[in-house]
Amino acid sequence: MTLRPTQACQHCTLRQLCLPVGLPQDELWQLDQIVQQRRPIAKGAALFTMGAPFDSLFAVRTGALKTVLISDDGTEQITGFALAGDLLGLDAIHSSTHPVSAIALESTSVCAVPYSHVDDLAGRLPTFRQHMMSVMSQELAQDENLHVLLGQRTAEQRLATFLITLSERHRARGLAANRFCLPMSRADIANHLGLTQETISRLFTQLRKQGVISLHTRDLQILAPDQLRNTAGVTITSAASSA
Amino acid sequence: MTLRPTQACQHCTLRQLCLPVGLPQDELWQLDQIVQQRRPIAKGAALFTMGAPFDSLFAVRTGALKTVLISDDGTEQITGFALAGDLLGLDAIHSSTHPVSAIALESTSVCAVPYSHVDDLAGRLPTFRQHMMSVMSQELAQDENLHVLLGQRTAEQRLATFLITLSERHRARGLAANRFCLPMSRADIANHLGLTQETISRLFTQLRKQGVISLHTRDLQILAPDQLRNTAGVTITSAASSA
DNA sequence: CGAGCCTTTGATTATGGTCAAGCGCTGTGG
DNA sequence: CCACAGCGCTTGACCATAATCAAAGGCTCG
Repeated sequence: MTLRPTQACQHCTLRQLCLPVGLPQDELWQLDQIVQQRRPIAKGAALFTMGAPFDSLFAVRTGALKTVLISDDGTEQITGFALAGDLLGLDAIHSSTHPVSAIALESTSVCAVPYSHVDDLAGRLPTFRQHMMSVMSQELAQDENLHVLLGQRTAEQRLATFLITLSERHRARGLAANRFCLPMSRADIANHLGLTQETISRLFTQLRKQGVISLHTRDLQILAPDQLRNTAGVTITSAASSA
Repeated sequence: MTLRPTQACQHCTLRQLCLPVGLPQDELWQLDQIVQQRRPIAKGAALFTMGAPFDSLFAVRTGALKTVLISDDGTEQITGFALAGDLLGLDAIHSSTHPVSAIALESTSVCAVPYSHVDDLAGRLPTFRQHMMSVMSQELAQDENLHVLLGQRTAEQRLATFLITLSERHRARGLAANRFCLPMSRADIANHLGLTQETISRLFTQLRKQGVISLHTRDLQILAPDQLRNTAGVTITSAASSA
């Protein structure tokens, strides 16, 4: 729990994406007061573990994580991938305990925001309160889209949709939408989409052969975005899902 | 949008389950001020429709609804079933538009809670604000469990888990946990679980033959709860999921 | 440079989907 | 009150998608 000197949200490149969204200047500094930066998490290490007591929300500053739910029969489910600007821990408020583990996919740094302070701010700053409600609401709507993906779509459609979603999330961060690095393994993608590693590998090969993507190890290029959208089958309503 | 005389949350049999949970007496009457009761929704009719503007949350008073997301290729996904005491509309806060339709499965009555008032109360009453955050957080955690169900479990496990979840929700309402009526069709169950009507029908037959349940039309009895839990494979962490 | 993990590819299988037909409630109108 | 229409449910036969099992190639990192 080593703390580093707090770095101002005001100067953060993620302020258009992260908690500060829409906050007026005079409220922003109040957020700055409560945000703590932590030392980086190594690849494979946990930011928090399933079952651990909840006391802070986390905002990803750099890097990427997966959130994993392990059932008592040992099966794992990756419930999502968090990229820079994403918020982690909202699912833990209810039970005061993290229902998932958050594992770094690469060296990752986060800001910690003690939840008691979040609640306090939510009471005092209407804009901030509304933003928190909005963020949680958005996640609920995204989960509904994920439900559609797992319930109604073929393996091919799931993977294509996943890639488009990732692409949109990069776009929302001002990064290249058609060329980026996959921070997660094929097995991780498979698990998240309710498929197997082998199926994902075969589908990648297929998309490569069709000239839709180029993929070397984890360096992805979307060569034919329209065709990818086409194989996804149906457009996703909200652009940048945290799936 | 015919309004009826407001009926007090204080005297509602659902106050231990619904929005009033944990509210001190002096805050409860403030909630009463903003809750409106509506005229019943007929079976098959919509409480709200996907794409419609959001302005109120709804609490189910009696009856049951399904929430349905329709993709632009026409495929439908039932994202959940709402029973008495459940809250609807939290997923609409972000976009100010309902991402799903809510369709009554039987004649259903609801309370409407204008969201502007909810936000106002959340600013003034810490207990209420914390409760709202907790409810949304709980739904996020439940969605993660649903993700596991759709991503990792067999058809048999999904149905068994679904029945157990329904049973627990009845128990939480003080109703019989081992005998109740299914308000939804086989096709609805199938759709929600990412399966087909035929598979659900076959599984029900199988469970009947095994003596685990008795099911006549929609009248369900769980004869062997332990065996049902066993076929579900893994215990669900949080008891009463709104799945 | 080598160990181990990640990825790819192939062969085979199984789970659940699709297509099809028939039964049985339920509710309505004669 | 009964007949019938229509929908919901069940069951069967067959099929397809993706899982499983297996093996080999290719990064990455110590």
